[in-house]
Amino acid sequence: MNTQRPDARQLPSRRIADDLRQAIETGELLPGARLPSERELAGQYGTARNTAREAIRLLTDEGLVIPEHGRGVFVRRESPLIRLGNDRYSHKYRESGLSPFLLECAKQGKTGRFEVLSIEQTQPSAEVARHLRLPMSEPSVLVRENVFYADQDPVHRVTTYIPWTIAEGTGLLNPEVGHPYGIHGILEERGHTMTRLRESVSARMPKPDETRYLHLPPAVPVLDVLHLSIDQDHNPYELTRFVMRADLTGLLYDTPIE
Amino acid sequence: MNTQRPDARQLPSRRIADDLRQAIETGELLPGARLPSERELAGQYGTARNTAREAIRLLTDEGLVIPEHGRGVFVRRESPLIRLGNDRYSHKYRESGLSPFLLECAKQGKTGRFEVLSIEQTQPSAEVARHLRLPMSEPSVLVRENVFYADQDPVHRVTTYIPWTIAEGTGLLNPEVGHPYGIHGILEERGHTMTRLRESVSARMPKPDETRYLHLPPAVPVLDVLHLSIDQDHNPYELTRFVMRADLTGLLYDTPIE
DNA sequence: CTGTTAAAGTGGCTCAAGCCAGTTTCTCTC
DNA sequence: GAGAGAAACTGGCTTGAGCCACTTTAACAG
Repeated sequence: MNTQRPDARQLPSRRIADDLRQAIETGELLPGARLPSERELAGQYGTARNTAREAIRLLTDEGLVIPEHGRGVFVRRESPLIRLGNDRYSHKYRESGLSPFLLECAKQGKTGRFEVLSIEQTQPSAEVARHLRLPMSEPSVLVRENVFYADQDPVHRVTTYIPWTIAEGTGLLNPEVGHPYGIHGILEERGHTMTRLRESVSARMPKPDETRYLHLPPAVPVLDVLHLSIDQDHNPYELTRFVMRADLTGLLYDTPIE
Repeated sequence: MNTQRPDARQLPSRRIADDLRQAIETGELLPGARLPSERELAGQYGTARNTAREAIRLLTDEGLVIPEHGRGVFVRRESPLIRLGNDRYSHKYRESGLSPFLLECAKQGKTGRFEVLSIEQTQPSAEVARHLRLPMSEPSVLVRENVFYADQDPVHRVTTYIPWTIAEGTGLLNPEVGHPYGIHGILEERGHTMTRLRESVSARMPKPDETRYLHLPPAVPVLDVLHLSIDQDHNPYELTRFVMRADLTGLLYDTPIE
């Protein structure tokens, strides 16, 4: 009758969850629609309220549904992803004056902006030092922390590490970079032109502080991207970590085969 | 006293969860260690067992901890990621005879292998047809479905779509491809050499059937990668969807700036 | 008509109890 | 000593009850 555990279907909470999931997948419950209340479900299925609640928790953990305190439980609506492409560092955007992030936001009908959270000079972690190949003699870096918004939603938390030997005396300590081509414009003037990028991509559940920073609803993972800029001499000179909420943003890579 | 909701700290379940989380983060509870049982926690904190249970659920949803029926709740151990690089299609691996996936597995001390789930000729979805730019006249594709394992764990579910006009008469309907360079070796003989790839990357919680396929523990997201192969004439000729469990695998992109 | 207030509805969290289903350990039997 | 079985643990799930915080609605007072 059932291919897996024969009783899984018969558990009251699973049964309620399965019924609701099916209603959502068939379109009987459209995105944004309100589910029956916990008390209603309990009544309909003849279970305790806690059991109906457990069913809703299952759907919440799957990301199908989102409860709102005092209002009800609603079918989650999926919004199109803002895709950050590897061409975001390409020179072709320099004419337009718009960053790829802002372009993508505009394409989705959203307003993009970003805020500088902090700028400081500090000792890097071992991981950062390793990626930037920092000598032990002067392992100091400039760290800039930004948050990117799409409309009101914070979607990326971005931390950039630049060796202090490169950042020193460039004005990168100021929130306003003051260069038409941004940070990478300044780094170019310092003799580092990006010729390659190396990015490692992971996905995971957010840590509690990331849930706060990014105002994350339940069951939304984050993309964790470690970006490394390589210059014309094949040396890494800039490291950035992107933590991106995965229900609103994604990545796009368009590259030649070598 | 508290920067966020002033009562969050005082909720018994949060308090237990916070204490346990701290014990994990400080190393007091090492990876693999067993947490106190639900009944013990309830006793220690003077709460109902359900409340201790709720605390453990919070940690489970964060991916910090994994309950095992009848045995206990254990601090999750993180294993190093098997990173699938964009160079996996590079010619440089043809000499070795080993695929990049197997190489990466070996690097982590694991044994990689894959199984063919199904091969069929069918009508593609609108999305697949759009990516492959299939004309409406003959929108038929070959679909191959594979599962990749690292040791005993299924880590990738891979679905490949090839226009039937290209796949016809190539032996790609057989599980055994019979070409030293695999599927892409055959496609090259048919006149399609990969010169670019375009991959869009998303992360999300798994659907129930993916949880089964990939034997996913709770709170593990999946990476959802849509790969498109572009040939020497700038035409797409092969589409592959990777669904990868994100706690064991990741992605790596090393590309020039154009 | 307008603004305030109360009521009714919602999810959030907890309690105390019970039964079930796995796993481990110990004990008894042969 | 080896094997079978019971006991004692573990988490999984449910019950039915209660109180709280938040939101919407309806009634009321001005």
